[in-house]
Amino acid sequence: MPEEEIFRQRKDKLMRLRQEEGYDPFQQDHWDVKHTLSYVKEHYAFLKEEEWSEDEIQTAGRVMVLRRHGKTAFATFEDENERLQLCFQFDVLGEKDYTFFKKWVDAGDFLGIVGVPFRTQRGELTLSVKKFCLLSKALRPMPEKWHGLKDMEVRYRQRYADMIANPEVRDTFRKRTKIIQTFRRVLDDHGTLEVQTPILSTIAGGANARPFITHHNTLDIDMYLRIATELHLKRLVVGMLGRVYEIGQQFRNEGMDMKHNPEFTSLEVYWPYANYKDMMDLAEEIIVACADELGGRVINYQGTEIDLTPPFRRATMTELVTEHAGIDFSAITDEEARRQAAIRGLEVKPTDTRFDILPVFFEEYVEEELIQPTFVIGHPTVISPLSKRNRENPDITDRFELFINAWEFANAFSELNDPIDQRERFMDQEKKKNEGDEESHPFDEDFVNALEYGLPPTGGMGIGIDRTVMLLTNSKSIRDVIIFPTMKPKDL
RNA sequence: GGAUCGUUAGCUCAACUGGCAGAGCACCUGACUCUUAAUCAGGGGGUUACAGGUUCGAUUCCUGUACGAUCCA
Repeated sequence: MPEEEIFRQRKDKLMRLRQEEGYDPFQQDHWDVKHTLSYVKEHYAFLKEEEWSEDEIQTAGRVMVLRRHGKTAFATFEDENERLQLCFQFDVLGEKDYTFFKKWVDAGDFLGIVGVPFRTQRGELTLSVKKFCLLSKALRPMPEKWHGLKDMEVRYRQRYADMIANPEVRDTFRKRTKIIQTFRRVLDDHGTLEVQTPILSTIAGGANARPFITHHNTLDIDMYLRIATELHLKRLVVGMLGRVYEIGQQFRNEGMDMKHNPEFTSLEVYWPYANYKDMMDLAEEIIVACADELGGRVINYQGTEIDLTPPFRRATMTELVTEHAGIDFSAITDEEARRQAAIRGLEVKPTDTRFDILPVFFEEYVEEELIQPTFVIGHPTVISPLSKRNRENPDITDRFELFINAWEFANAFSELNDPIDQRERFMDQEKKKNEGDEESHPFDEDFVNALEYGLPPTGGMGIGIDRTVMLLTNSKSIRDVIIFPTMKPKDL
């Protein structure tokens, strides 16, 4: 049947319901839900076959499946958390109500229910319906009851249908919220203030990425959606707000795949008087808290066992490249580094130093090996424009990236607070921009100005929330943990 | 951006080598007072993603487009 026809049939039925019964399901506006279905499942589990309770339960939910047998009918009934069977009987409801039910209630409809718990001959806990109220009608058919909704495109585009058909999807998003709540709890316990900085701004800084551009009509200027919260949050530390964090969406105008959505969610946190090592402890604390919340530190992600028990391994980028690529960058000249890269077919410019090439080797040979949690430290200064230099070796920075399952989970450093150095690094980035690097960091004069007022020594960190949720909910694609993922419009 | 695969009824899927486009669920009508993928009887439902091409004939073969999935950059 073409969808339009089935839809028209349901609309006709609605009209007849209004005319013949004088009842409009869309005018119902309140129902006292005194008990959830979970409550009933929990409190009446003791009932034996054919045993009846005397209690009256008042609840509400959606009819998922109807099984009618003349003067008795069973419904699979579902609320947000649980499924329970309903039993409608002629003898219990009386002729008028039973006929109304039989004639007008369809799968997909919302019902308010007053009923008595009992267990059927076949052993299923059931509510015998004494009264019901048709609270709302479904005009479109429910997705197939047995196979459900599998088409990924429909599931992402019409998440509501996905959630009706696949209740476990609701679990994933509840876990997502639980993870974010856990992030907040740990940060709040450490006296960190949650703040909101602009999503819309005139400079998109704090990371190396292409921004989305939009336009402000009144001011007649182009504006950008933020790619990070870093520079705003550090301004707040200059302003002596103390420990601050922000959890929110970032926007990067880049490719989309299993791990990247143009809009994603991250945490950024900044602590004055702290360094990147303090951020390591915090990262471990947050991740372990989330794992504990969701049921354990040893997890299985798509068949790979990952142990999130701290402390996580700590290793320098140089060590890891030696380990996995067999080349020791601590004892190598720029020329030799370029030669080694060329041998392996890695793309390098003649001006690249060993510090430019080390991260290329890291990406090529090491990243994919970092399955168990690993803090990578010792990033070259040239790829860390906002990070403080290491005191002993100014060519590297006091920074770490945390890798789990070969994904970059967190990025943190002792923040660069030397305004003179910061200005020079921005100028370096400008130079890269002029050489055609579209992801180079824009020069943010006001940020340098803020640093000139004095930023205390500060530890800062960003953690990818979507990836954390993917890992802890065993989700294969970022689209499974973003409730309405970005989709290309389908021209109709 | 490249490669591969996919798109058939509302949903899940068939249709051999190019020969009348099918099933289950859902929907409509009827029967049925303990079913649970209820059952039984009957009925309606299709521009085979879109646009071209080859052919007597295209869901099937070819080209392009759109959207998606997977892998790679």
